[in-house]
Amino acid sequence: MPELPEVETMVRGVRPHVIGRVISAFEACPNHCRPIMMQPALRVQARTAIGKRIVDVRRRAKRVVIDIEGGAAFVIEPRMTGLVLLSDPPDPGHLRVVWRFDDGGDYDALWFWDRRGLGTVSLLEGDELARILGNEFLGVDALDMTEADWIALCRDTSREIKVALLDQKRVAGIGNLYASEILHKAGISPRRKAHRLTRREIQAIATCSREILESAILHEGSTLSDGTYRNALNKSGGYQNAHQVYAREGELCFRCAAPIRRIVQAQRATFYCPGCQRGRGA
DNA sequence: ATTAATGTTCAGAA
DNA sequence: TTTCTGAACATTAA
Repeated sequence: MPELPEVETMVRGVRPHVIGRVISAFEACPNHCRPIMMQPALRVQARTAIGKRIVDVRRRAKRVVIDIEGGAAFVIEPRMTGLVLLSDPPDPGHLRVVWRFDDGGDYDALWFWDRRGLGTVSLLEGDELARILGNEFLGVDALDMTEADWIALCRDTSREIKVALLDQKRVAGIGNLYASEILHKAGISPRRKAHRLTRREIQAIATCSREILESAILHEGSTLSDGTYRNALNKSGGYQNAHQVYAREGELCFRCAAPIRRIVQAQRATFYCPGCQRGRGA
């Protein structure tokens, strides 16, 4: 599930408790769950991290990056159902990876939990680390986008704006849920072609993107009805209560009272209000 | 039994 | 070259 606000919440929850800690052990599949998708060499490579100190925990797009002494870093991609936890997993059967700490801090381990098992963990360094986190695969972070970046994004593609917002090379961090919410707040139909948007409409997307994502971070992300997403201490987020369109098909728009519609774009559900989101498909 | 799910990536076709 | 479609990864809940 995690998109930018959920991953940012994971990082903020974990950061103060693991920075400075020494990794005393690293185990993949500690509960004999199905193997996590990871580089085959990770188990071996991870031995090089034992005894090293964690120097930073940060977010790059929808990934959690754990920097360790010497320049290497664990890169965690939660994908659909991955969680980064300090304690209290939703269940013990889906714990995939554990970093143990033996230095007497407030938590004695960091866990990667993943119900569906689509998430990945890798240990990278040097050019490879820079490449995976660099602009070859990931564009400018959604919270760092300038107006010029947004204009370039829209000008350079004929795709529908909702689909363009999901292209991590064009803007990094926005996922399926927040794309729908951003376009609703901006009052723009998800079916509009990106390169046909006016300057004013692009400015609206820029402003609303920042407002939605920052508000979602303040509410510690969205926990949908399946309850999967939790913060580092297994607590639900709160932003789902602020959703205007996502998963509200048939319910009435809070802004104009028209019924919310669900369509499919690029094989993914899009929710929007035909009453107050202007353009093709409205 | 069928469908859909917050993500990513690849192959192949248009 | 860009865009689109379908499938794949693996699991669960409605």
